[in-house]
Amino acid sequence: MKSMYAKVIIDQDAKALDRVFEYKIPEDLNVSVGHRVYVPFGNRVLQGYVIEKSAECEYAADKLKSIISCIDEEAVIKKELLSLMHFMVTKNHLKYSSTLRLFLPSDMREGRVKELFETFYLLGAEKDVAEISSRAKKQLEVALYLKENGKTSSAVLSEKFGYSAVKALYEKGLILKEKEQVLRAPSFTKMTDKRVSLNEYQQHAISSICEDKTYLLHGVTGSGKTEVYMNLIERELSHGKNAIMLVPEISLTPQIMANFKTRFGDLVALLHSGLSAGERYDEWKRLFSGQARIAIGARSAIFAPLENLGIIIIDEEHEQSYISESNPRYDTHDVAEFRARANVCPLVLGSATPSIDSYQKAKTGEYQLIELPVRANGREMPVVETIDMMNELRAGNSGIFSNKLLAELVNVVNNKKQAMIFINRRGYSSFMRCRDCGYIAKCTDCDVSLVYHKEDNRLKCHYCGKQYHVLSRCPKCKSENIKQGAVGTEQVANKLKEMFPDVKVLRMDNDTTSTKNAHQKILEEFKNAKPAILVGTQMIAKGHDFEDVVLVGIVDGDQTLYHTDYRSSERTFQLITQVAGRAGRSQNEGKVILQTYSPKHYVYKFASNYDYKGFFRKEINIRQTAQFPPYTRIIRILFSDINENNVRELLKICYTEIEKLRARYGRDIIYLDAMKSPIQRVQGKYRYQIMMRLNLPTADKIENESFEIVDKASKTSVFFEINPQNLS
DNA sequence: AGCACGCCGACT
DNA sequence: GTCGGCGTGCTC
Repeated sequence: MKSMYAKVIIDQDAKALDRVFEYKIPEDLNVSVGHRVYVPFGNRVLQGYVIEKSAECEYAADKLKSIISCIDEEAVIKKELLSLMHFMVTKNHLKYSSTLRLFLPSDMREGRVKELFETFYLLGAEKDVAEISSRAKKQLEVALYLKENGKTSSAVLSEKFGYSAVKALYEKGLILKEKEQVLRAPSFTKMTDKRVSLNEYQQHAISSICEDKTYLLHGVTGSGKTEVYMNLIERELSHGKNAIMLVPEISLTPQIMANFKTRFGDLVALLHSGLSAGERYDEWKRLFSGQARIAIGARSAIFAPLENLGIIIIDEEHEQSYISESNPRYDTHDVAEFRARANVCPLVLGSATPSIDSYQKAKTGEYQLIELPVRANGREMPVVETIDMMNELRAGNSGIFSNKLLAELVNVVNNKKQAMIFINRRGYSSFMRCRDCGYIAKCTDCDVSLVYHKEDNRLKCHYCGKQYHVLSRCPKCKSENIKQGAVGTEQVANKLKEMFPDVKVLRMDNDTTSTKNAHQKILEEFKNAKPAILVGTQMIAKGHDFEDVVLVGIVDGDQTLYHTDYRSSERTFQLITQVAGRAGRSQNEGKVILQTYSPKHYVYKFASNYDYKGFFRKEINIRQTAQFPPYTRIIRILFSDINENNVRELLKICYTEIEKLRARYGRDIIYLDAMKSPIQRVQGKYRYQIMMRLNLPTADKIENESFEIVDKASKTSVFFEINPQNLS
């Protein structure tokens, strides 16, 4: 018999080991592609994944060792996911091993699988009930209970009747014991499934979404996208297919999960960060075995071990959290696209404020655009009133709140209603603004705001690294009242408590929600207090429906706007639209007060009119003239090492090589430079980077060539980021 | 990652 | 003489 060989990826996180190693397959071992195996490696035994089997081997046959054994009965990585691995590794320049890990729950690695067994009791033959002694009242109760409810876990029985009664029954042989593996599926309170009738737009969306392509579902806030998703999933299930639905972590509220659980019951597996490792493993297993057929979860749920997918849905597709920024860096859109095509099924991207990228693809025909232009409940969007904070300043109000917002707050309090105050305080990088004329310090080359760096008291551009002196005088109006400004949630909440001592003022941000159920508790508390004011960051922007919220205040709308990023306008628009959508959810009229120092900025004009299309047209023009994505591609190559000289050396070598590409590609390389990373040291590692901006037609080629250069030069791993979200 | 091999300094 | 420092290279 001819011997078989296996190509194996070793499960070790080192660049030097991240390649294929070949092994002989022992004749008596039933190994298939996707199996996890133990292999001899050097003088130890390591875990690996079989990614290919063949009759030939490339390495010297006499030097090959044999696979020791399989770790699991079955091949745990299905063929489709293996091809996805290849796709991701080449597209995003990732390591095989870390990519494979995305496909398995962490509990499964290193033999850490701990399955949970529980003891169950069930009734023996019927006649036995009669044999219970008439004195044993408790035992009879147990028997009757079992007759009524069938098999019951030991824990439940003991709780109800006491363990001794149960034990006595068992010892008399009147009931039977059974050990069964239980899956720790997170429990949910069932709700009544209210099926609502669909409007014509929703119906049209459902019937249109049926082909093997990508659909962009653009529906205004409250247009009933979730109902569309549920119907689509239901339809695919009835065709015997499975489904994946992704939602941003932040909107994985118990409500949404309960909604799906209620409609689809145990066919749903939920994957989110709130699960323990054990629960996660169990949900994974239910999907793997086919017990569950719908995977719902945050980003990583896109790797759900489901075959035969009938639909993939990404809700709130514009959310940043779909782009992984650590370890294996990838964009969920790409992964979803790959899986949808591999399964020949539709991919639905849903949003009220689609990313500029996606909408552009819809415009050019790459995606099919489907619109839900009206709210499902027929209500209008709340009115947005823009307040010019410069005017407030001139009128002598230098506080956080405009007079208008204060007046509205008083109104809310008097009427015993609720208000939300939104503050955008992402990151600590702050920009410089003239308090007198509103001037913002920007990079002369890149048209993004400069970031103030305290360490060296300089202003820096995060795109080109250019440095500027800190301004002491506004270049536009010569005022000396120019400083970097940022208001925090804590500050605002304290101010409000001071002003409204009798009103419940709650704060929700990263600091107040660090403990496990804090999030839920704050929302619960808010829900039950009237009047009440909730102050918060992004967290309060989505998903929550509070009937009595009649006022939304956006305290400093500019903070994202000048967030030193070519996408900052886009983000600001998205955020304002979402926050505004929190007001006036029910019978109550809603109102939104938007405070800004730059009221003439186009973002506010379009956002306050809920004019997505107008905003898109303006924004896409700017991207084109300023040569930013989607018209170009930005690549950031990040080098980091404990030893600063090593990184600098490596950076220099790579940079000189990459620079040579200019000779061949000329102006297709719009921008190229090497610099210190804006945040120079993270966890003791020095960070340096190469930034490049490329014209699209040759971007793939240049990217690959750069990757090869870097790969050859470096023995430690280097991160490649495409159109990075944040440049710290 | 881990482990062996190997070529230079100060030590029972 | 030899113990041990960690640079370099290899693992199918």
